[in-house]
Amino acid sequence: MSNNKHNMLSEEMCYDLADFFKNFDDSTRIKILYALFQKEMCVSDLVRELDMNQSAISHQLRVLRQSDLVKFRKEGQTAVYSLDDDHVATLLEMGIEHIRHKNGYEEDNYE
Amino acid sequence: MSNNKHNMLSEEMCYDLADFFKNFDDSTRIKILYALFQKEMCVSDLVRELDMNQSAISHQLRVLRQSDLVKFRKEGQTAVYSLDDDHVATLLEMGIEHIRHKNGYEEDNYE
DNA sequence: TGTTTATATGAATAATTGTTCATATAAACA
DNA sequence: TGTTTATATGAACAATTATTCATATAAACA
Repeated sequence: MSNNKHNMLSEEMCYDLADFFKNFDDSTRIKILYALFQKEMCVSDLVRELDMNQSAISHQLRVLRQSDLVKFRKEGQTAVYSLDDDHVATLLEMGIEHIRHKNGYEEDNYE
Repeated sequence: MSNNKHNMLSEEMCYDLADFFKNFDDSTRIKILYALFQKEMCVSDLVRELDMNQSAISHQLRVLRQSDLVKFRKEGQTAVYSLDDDHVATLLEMGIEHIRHKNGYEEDNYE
């Protein structure tokens, strides 16, 4: 099933992986994911928490939805969003650990 | 030490995290990282393995170097690159797992 | 029904970025 | 010293994308 001479990932998998990680390459999406890791929230909660334009939040939520990183349910007019992937927290933690290590911190509070 | 009202990551950490994950948001860099996970390689090895322009490879290696994801040593004229972060393989694996789950695969060969 | 509220989304714009081309550096070697 | 080989890098261009503005949808409610 290999489409490469050596031990390489398929072209398609490489693109899919890059698309997956694109979800984490923007600080607004990082903030949204971290906020939803604390607890589920509706759009206007996130607008308040991140102090950002409602449209910007909705656009980014759509990106995260399309990658199945967040899910939502409708409650009347409000849309309640929550994380839809167990790995999100672990991924963020590994990123934080890398940055701490890179910057030479032993321990620090990033909140 | 918090610069936010709630339990949020600092502005700086969010930007640093986004910058860290940018390393994984491009299929060329994914290929380079995966190749270096197999074994250390020099630039021309990667050029051959990925079948790409030498300049493109060098540019991407610089990006990865600046984020401390790869390191290199000089051996004469050649530069031998290798991974410089233990988490790279785990991160890629989590991405692959997410994609498998999303696409409904139970098990598959992506090489 | 008409109004308000919550959310979604298309279009436009500005900013970022991956690749290529051309060239620079510097080691190896004739 | 002059040439070849390996790698690095600046400039330019094309493509992608985050945000804003304007507007659409649709639920709640007077």
